Amino acid sequence: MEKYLKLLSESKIFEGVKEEEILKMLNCLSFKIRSYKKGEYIFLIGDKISSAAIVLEGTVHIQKEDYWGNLSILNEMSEGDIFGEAYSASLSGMAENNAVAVKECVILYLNLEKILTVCSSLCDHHNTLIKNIYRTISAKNLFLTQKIGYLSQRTTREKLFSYLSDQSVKAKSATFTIPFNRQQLADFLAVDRSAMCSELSKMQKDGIISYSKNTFTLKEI
Amino acid sequence: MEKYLKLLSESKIFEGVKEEEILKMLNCLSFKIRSYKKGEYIFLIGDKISSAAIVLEGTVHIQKEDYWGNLSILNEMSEGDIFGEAYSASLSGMAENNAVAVKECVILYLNLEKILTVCSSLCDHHNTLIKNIYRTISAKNLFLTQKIGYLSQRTTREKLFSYLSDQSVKAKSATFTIPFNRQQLADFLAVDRSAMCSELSKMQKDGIISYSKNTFTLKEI
DNA sequence: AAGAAAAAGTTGTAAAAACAACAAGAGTGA
DNA sequence: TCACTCTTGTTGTTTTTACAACTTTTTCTT
Repeated sequence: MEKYLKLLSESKIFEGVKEEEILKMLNCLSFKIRSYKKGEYIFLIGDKISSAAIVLEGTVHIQKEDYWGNLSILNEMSEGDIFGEAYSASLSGMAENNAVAVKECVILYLNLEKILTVCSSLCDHHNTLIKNIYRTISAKNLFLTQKIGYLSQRTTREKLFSYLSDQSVKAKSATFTIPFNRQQLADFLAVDRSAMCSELSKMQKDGIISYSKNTFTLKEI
Repeated sequence: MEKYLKLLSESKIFEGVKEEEILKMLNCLSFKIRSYKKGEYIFLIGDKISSAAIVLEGTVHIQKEDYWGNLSILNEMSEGDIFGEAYSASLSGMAENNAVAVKECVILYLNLEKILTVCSSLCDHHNTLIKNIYRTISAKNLFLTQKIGYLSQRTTREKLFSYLSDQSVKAKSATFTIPFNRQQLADFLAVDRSAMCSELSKMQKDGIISYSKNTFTLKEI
């Protein structure tokens, strides 16, 4: 427990709340902490979800496999991100995607409905928590909308370019590192890996970008 | 003002709050109501967004045009939906997409930060409001994730089929009506309209679906 | 350090999409 | 009702992608 308190205090959810306060708050909320091994499923499509999951450590992919086995990574959650919160608030309450630990993960489960019911000013920092959760979910919204922007591009080159441009802007540098390997990037952009690789080569040949491994540089045109 | 109170009481945001309470609450919050004509821009990329917008009447498209003029409808907001809330909570606070009224619209602006700061139990229904907002944003999240599921499909047929399947499930019927015309559906699914039309024809020929105008029926296989 | 395994890159081909240009139909207003 | 506009559907061509099969490079393991 103690070893996770530091993690919690560093997470976006508990930003601005001191460790001793977090402990008090957790006691007034339903919570559970569990760790997962690399590759392990956190939940599966159809699972009943009653609480939100917060990534304390590691990385989680929200993904879906279609009938023919094509994998789509719908979203990547990393430290401080909330996932599954939408299912717990939905009518059916059932997961519509799989959540998989892509590396060793530590997940905190919280009953958000309980959090949102402000408990007679029992904890001073309840408000902070609500604001933090709101910001996190909003940020996720923004991310999803951005991703839709990439996927809405017609060609692989346009998809790559819009994604890489955004990463460059986010890094405030023409050179930046992305958190995906080639297969993951292809899944994220919903294109074929080998086709994407060859498109990357072409873009490099055309002098639009240069790259090595996961580090890319956008060129002036 | 009075004419909007009924709208507000019917909105998802104020669900469970009586009209007289809403009036009280609005007084303790910053708010603004404005209407827009069909085709009018509600905000543009780069605009500074300080409050969340709630659709009281009409429909809004969140969209983006790329360098070459391709339009992408990233999201459709209808009555009760919140939009722009992510920008107001983000660092830059600037809109990253355009918001356009696709029909006559009435928009309520609320300062969400103010809402989330629970005001010394001044209004009893503040909690209800917070929960409603959370549910709305979560639902939006779910919608965005679903859309990413459609866009992640490789072929136009798969995109159409995954979208139509979901609509069928949502309508709890093999026959259902979609809220898009062909051009809007094509923009939504990020495909070429004419190519999509011909794919729809093929799917009908293949006996997978049948349709007339915006009403579709999924066939047993 | 060697061998195995995983990831990345390459190429050719068949399939699919974008694009363009046009035809047909539905809806609207004078 | 006629002309005009908007929407939908059709077809052929060009471009792009998926797919498959393979090579090269990198990373991991013992």
